[in-house]
Amino acid sequence: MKKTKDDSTESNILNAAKTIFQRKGMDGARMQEIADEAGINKALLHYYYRSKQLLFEAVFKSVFSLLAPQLNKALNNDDSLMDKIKNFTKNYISFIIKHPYLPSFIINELNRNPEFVQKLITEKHFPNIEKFKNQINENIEKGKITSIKPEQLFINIMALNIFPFIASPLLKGFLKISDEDYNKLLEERATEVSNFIINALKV
Amino acid sequence: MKKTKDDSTESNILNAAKTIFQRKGMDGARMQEIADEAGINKALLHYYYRSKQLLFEAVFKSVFSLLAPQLNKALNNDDSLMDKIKNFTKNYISFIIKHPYLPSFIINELNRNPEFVQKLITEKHFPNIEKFKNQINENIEKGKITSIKPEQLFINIMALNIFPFIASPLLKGFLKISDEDYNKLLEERATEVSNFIINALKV
DNA sequence: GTCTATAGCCAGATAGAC
DNA sequence: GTCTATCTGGCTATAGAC
Repeated sequence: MKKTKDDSTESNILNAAKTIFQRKGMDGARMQEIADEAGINKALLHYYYRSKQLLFEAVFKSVFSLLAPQLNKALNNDDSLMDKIKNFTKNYISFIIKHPYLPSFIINELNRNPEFVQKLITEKHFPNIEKFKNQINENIEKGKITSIKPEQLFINIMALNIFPFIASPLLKGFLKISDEDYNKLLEERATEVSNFIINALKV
Repeated sequence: MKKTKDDSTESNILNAAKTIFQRKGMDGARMQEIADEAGINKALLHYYYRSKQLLFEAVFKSVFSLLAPQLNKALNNDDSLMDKIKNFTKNYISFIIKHPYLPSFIINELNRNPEFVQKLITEKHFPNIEKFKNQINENIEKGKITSIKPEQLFINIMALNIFPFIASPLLKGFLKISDEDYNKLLEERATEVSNFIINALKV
C-alpha cells in the first residue's frame, strides 16, 4: 500500500504555508501570499485552518516533526560515538539542502515564543539525547576521548553544523567571498567539522 | 571634555527603537510600541525619522557599528593566536550579556535582506579578518597547529561562541534543562570553548 | 468545497493646533 | 518641537452566492 502523495486542498495549503512561513516567519508572512503559493483563494485558508495563528501552529508542528526523527535517528542508533559524529555532520548537509530555511525558522519562532518548547517536549517523537550522553561518558571513562561535559559536546556539535547555514549572509560578509565560494566551504565542512570535533576530543 | 550621554529626543527615539527592533524584528515591531518605550508620541517618530523603514535602517547601522569594532579589536590586536582565541571567547560572553538580542537580530535581518551586506562591507569599520587569517597560516607553517583553512577555523570560532545564545530555547529543550542550568553551561563555555578549539588545533 | 465581495480592524503616515 | 486627531491602505477574517 503505497502512501500516496496527498494532493488534497488541505495538504496543498499546508505545503504552501510551510514554504511561506519558513521564508518570512509568522510576522512577515501574508495570508494572500500563502493563497497565491497554493494557487487557491484566501478564503479557503480560513475554511481549513480558521486563522493565521492556527495555520502557523500546524506548520510549525509539521516542520518540527520533520526535524525530530532525523535527530533521533542520528543520536539513538548503534554506531560508535565517532561514527555518530561523522555521520551526523555528513547527513546534516544533505538534510539542509532539502530544507534550507528550516533551522532558522525553528530557532526564530522559538525565540519569539520560548514557552512553546514545553509543549514540544511532551510529544512522543521529541529528540532524546540520553543515550548519546551515556555514550560520551562511557568513552571518557574508557579513556578514549578527553573529559568533556556531554551537554557541552552536544552544543558544540549542533553549533558547528547549524550555525554556518543560519548565519550565511553575515559570514559571507566577514569572509568577503562570493556565494559560490561560500557554498564550497560549506561542502568541505561535511568532513571538516567531524575532523575538527574528533581532534578536539583526543586525549 | 566628557562625551555627554545624549538625551535629546532624537537619540531617545533611536534607543527605544533599538530595544524594540532587536526584540521583535522589523516585521514584528510596532511604531506605537517604540513610541511608548521612548515615552513620546507616535507622530514624533515620523518627524525625526520619516518612516519605519528609515528608522529601522538607522537602528540596524547603529547596532552593527556596535558589533564591528568589538570584532576588529579582537582580531587585529597583537596577541598570539592562542590568546586571541581565549580572549575572544571570554570577551564575547560579557558583550552578549549587555546585548542579548544583538546577534540574532543582525543574523535575522541579514537573512531577510541579504543584499544589505554589500552596503555594510564598504563601510570604514567593517571587520577585517586578513590579519587573523595570516596569523593562522603562520602558525600552521611553523607547525604550531594542525592544518586547517583559516576560513573554516573562523567559522568554527564564530559558531561555537554565538550559536548557544541564538538557539537557547531550542537547546534548552533538547537538553531538557532549566534556564538556570542552561545559564551555568553558558558561563562554563567562557573557558570550555577555547579549550575545545585549542585541543582541536593540536598537531 | 470554492469563489467574490466586503466587513472590521489596525498600523503607518500626515495635517494642523499649540 | 510636541501633541491630538485623522486619513489611508493593507491585512485578517467573515458573509454569502454558486
